[in-house]
Amino acid sequence: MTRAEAADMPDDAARETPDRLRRQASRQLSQLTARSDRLINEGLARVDARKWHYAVLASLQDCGPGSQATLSGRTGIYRSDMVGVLNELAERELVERAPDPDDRRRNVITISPRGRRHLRRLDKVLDGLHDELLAPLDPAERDQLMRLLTRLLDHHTRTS
Amino acid sequence: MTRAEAADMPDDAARETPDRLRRQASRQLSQLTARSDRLINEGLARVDARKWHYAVLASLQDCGPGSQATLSGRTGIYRSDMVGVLNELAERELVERAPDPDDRRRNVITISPRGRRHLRRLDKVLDGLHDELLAPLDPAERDQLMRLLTRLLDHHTRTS
DNA sequence: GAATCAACGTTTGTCTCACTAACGGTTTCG
DNA sequence: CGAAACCGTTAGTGAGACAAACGTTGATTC
Repeated sequence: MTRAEAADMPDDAARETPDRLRRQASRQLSQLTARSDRLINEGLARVDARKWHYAVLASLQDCGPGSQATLSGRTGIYRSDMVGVLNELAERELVERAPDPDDRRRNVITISPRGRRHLRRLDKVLDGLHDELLAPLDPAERDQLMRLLTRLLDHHTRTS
Repeated sequence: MTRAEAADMPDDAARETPDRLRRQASRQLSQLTARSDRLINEGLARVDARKWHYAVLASLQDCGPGSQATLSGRTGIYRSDMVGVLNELAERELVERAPDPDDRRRNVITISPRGRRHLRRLDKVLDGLHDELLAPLDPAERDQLMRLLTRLLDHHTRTS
């Protein structure tokens, strides 16, 4: 499109995001995830937490104690980054990090009673935040969305 | 869950991502977007491009030339980051950046013939990549997904 | 039983993305 | 004319995803 052709375009068309971009699945995903991440991060920050905290605590509660490598596998956090997350959780006394007597390479991470209380709180906070995130969708649609996302994610983790 | 309770858990349960995490919409979104971004970035890198290049070129092609601020609005790229993107595009001679005679604060960005050719190529590449991204879904499901994502995104951009 | 190899936790560093703050130059408005 | 708003640009922040390498420790193999 030349300058001259563009001249008789309505001002709106010149300022809005073109359809070509709005039709890209990858773009919609990125943008929505950016919003979602911000919403979740801000919500969790209000209770002095971050989303990795929740992932680790939930994994400990549901699957029991484990080494840092195990937790890394369960949560998807890289083992390089797990160090910092566990430092934060240990500072707040939500988990305990103790050397494994059976394998001195490992640490055994255990959730503390305080960690369990915190997890219950985070569960409530996250429920509220997800309700905000998915506000425009009714329950059936939320389910549908989760199904589609999960299928895509599973496909790409198997095919990794 | 105490250490003792966890002891009689099957090894699988101790290693897999717990349901509690897999049910989080925000988490599925993040993870899928990470995969998607990597897929797209790698695919575009093979033709010496990045996704912002596509966004800018497509916006120029579909809505005509504009200032950097206009492009920023159309593409969602921050004006701080737009500078670098336009430098890369100008280096490759895909766009032209000229001072606006009517308003000396502005630059007018125009797509070049070469940019138009490049855009056509990127369109094909991106079509292929999206096909890979959405491989497990049939056309109706892809449509359904886009509809849901768009509704959520629209809601959160209006309510911003 | 010594040598090799793998796993673990840790440190360091890279790259991208979204976003803020501040600057000098320019236009617009009161 | 002066203040406010806008433009492009620079610099920097914080998070997320990831790679490389190191010392320690365990398992395997000759």
